Amino acid sequence: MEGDARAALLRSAIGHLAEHGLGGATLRGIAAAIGTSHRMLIYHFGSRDGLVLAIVRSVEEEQRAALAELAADAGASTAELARRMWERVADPRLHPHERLFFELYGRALQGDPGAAPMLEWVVPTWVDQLTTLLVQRGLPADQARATARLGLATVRGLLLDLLATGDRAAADAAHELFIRRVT
Amino acid sequence: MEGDARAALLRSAIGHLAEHGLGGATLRGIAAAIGTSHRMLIYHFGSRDGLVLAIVRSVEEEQRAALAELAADAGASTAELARRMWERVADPRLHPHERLFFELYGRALQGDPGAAPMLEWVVPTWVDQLTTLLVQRGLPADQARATARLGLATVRGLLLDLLATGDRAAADAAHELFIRRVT
DNA sequence: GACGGCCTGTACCAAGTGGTACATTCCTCG
DNA sequence: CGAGGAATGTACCACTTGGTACAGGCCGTC
Repeated sequence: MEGDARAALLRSAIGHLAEHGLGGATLRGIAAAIGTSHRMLIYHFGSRDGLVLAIVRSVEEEQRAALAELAADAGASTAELARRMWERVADPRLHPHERLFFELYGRALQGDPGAAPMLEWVVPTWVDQLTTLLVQRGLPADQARATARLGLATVRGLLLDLLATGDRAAADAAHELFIRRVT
Repeated sequence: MEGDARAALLRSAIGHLAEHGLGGATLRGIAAAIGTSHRMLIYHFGSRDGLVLAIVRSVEEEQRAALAELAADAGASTAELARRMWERVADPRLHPHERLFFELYGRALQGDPGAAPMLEWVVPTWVDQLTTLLVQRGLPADQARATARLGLATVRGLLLDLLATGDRAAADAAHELFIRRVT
C-alpha cells in the first residue's frame, strides 16, 4: 500500500489536533504527541501547510461520506431528514472534530494557505446535496435551494452555539422549532 | 486620559488583524504594520495573549453596542427586527471584523488562552437580549428563548455561508425564507 | 547477495519568536 | 524649573521554529 504510514500519521495528527487545537501547534509538538518525529511530518506532508491541507482534505472526505449516508435515507420525510442530520451532528463524540472544523473554517476565512481551499466546498457541497434531496421530496427547485441553505446555516449556527455553551437541551429545542416551522 | 495610546494601538491592531488574520501574526509583524514597535505592544498589553484578550474584549463591547442599538427599535415588528439585524450584519464593510470574530471563535473553542473567555458571552448575551425583545412582542417566555436562539444561530450560520461564498443574493433569500417561516 | 524504493533517526541551520533590561524622551503637576 | 511617572527606543537574550543534509535501516525483487 502506498500512503499507509502517511494515512496512519494523518489520522493520529487529526486526533491530537482535534483535542488540543491547531492554533499554537508546532510540528515538533504534534510529532511528539503522536509518537514520531517532526522529520516524518515534513517527509510525508512536505511542510506544515501541507499537513494542514491534508487535514482539510480529510475533513472534506468525512463530510462527503456523511452526506452520502444522509442521501441513502431515501424514504425519510424532510423533517426526519433534518432531525437525523442534527442528531448526528450534535453527538458529543464528534465535538472535537467539529471544533477543529470551525477552527479551520475561521482560518480559511482569513486566508490561511493550508485551510483556504476548503472555502470552495464547505457550503456548495452541502447545499447542492440537500437541494437534491429536497427536490426529490417535491419542493420547487428555487425554494429547495433556499431551504437547503437555510438548513445548513441553522445546523452550523446551532452547533456553534452548542460547542460554546454545551447546552444540549437548549440547542435541541431551537432545532425542533426550526423543524416545525420550516419543514 | 489613561489608556489613550493603548486604545489607539488596539484599534489599529484590530484593523490590521481583521484584514490579515490573527493566525500567523507575530508581535513584530503587527507592530510594523501599524507603525510602532513590538516593544510597545508588550508594554501596553503585557503579552501576546494579553493583546488577543484585549481584542476579544473590544469585540464584546462592539457587540454589546450593536445589541443596544437593536433594542432601541422598540416599535419594530419581529420581522422588521430580524431583517434589520441581518442587513446590518451582511454589510460588506463589516466582513473583515466578522472574519476576525469567527477566527477568534474557532480558537476559543480550541481553548486558546486569549480567546477562550469569549465563550462565556458569545451566545448568552445575544440570546438574553433577543429573548427580552421577543417577550416584549408578546411571545411566551420559553418560545421566545428558543426563537431567539434559533435566530442567532441562523444569522451566524448564514454569515458563515456569506463569508465563504460571497453569494449575497443566496444568503438574502435564505434569510428571507427564515423570516417568513419563523417570525 | 546486491540492488533500489521507501521510510526514519540524528544533527544541524538560519531566521525568527516572545519577552526583558536599561536608557531615554516626553509631559504633567507642583 | 525640577521631579517623577508614563511612554518609547535600542539592544539583547534564550529558545523555538520550519526546513534540510546525510546517513543509514528495512524489505521485497532479481
